[in-house]
Amino acid sequence: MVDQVGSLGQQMWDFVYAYDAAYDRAAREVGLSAAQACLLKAVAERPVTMGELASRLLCDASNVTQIVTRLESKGLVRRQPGARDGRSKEVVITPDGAVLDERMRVAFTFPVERLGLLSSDARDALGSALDVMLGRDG
Amino acid sequence: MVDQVGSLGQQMWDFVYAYDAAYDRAAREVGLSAAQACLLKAVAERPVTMGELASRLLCDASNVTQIVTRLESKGLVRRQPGARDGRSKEVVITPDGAVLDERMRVAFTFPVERLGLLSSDARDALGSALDVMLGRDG
DNA sequence: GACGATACTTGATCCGATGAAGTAGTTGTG
DNA sequence: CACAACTACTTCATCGGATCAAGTATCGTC
Repeated sequence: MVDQVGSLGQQMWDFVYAYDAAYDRAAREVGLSAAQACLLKAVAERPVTMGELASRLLCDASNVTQIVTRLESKGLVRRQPGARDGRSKEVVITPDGAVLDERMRVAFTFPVERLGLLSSDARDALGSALDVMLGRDG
Repeated sequence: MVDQVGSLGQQMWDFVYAYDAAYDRAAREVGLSAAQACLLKAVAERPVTMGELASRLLCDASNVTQIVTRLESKGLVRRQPGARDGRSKEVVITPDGAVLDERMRVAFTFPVERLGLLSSDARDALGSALDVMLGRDG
């Protein structure tokens, strides 16, 4: 069983490595860094405040300031004053930003490609395993 | 089935996100960056030339030069002239480096922890799925 | 209205990624 | 053997991302 975990650990490493590399490549294809693509993805769902972005992206607020500034200068997002709190700012995706986010989703073929290699049963099993490993089985 | 893939895609994203964050945390715990820990891990198995490192880490040779220089200044690796090719240099781990690499492996508890949540059958299924997705079922 | 807390920005510094240019050693060809 | 083309690595410059300390503006509360 130790060996089972050891070998699985290596497979996980390899898979994550490939996943990350593919994400990076996809982002560069559409002219973004991985961090920028990631932030754009977060903003694409709905307007998000700077602080929310910092906690969701697990990074410092000043880091978010930088990335948003770069995306804003590319016209992909804009800042607007916080709805209820004058201190906070919401980051809103622009039409151009939405287009790029969509292009990014299309460019990032890795998950669909790889999941497509699995049988329906294997996908079920993978989904269950991920649920458990993400602590979502309660 | 499209929904199955979509939801699985989100789970994969979340899992990779958690994995990367955990790796980064573990590296910082032992005083390294993720890139440095990654290179140290590669060198821990056996001496590796700069060029080999560049291709294994999917990055530029000049990038490897930088990272090796930093690890060397910490006394974790050293460069030695290439065995058969006077142009190449092999990067060798030092005893201190080996200790730190081992501490890193211990600190990076994420895979073992999460795999430990799975039943033996679920681990088997996960291993098979990863094999297929990594193209290793031929 | 003054105080402490919160949300964000600014500036400085480090690290990693990338590209162009340079150096030294190797290989292939005549 | 001589020379050119190539390879392995380094250096330099620049950019983007991460982090920390300090600063500004607003909020909530007493």
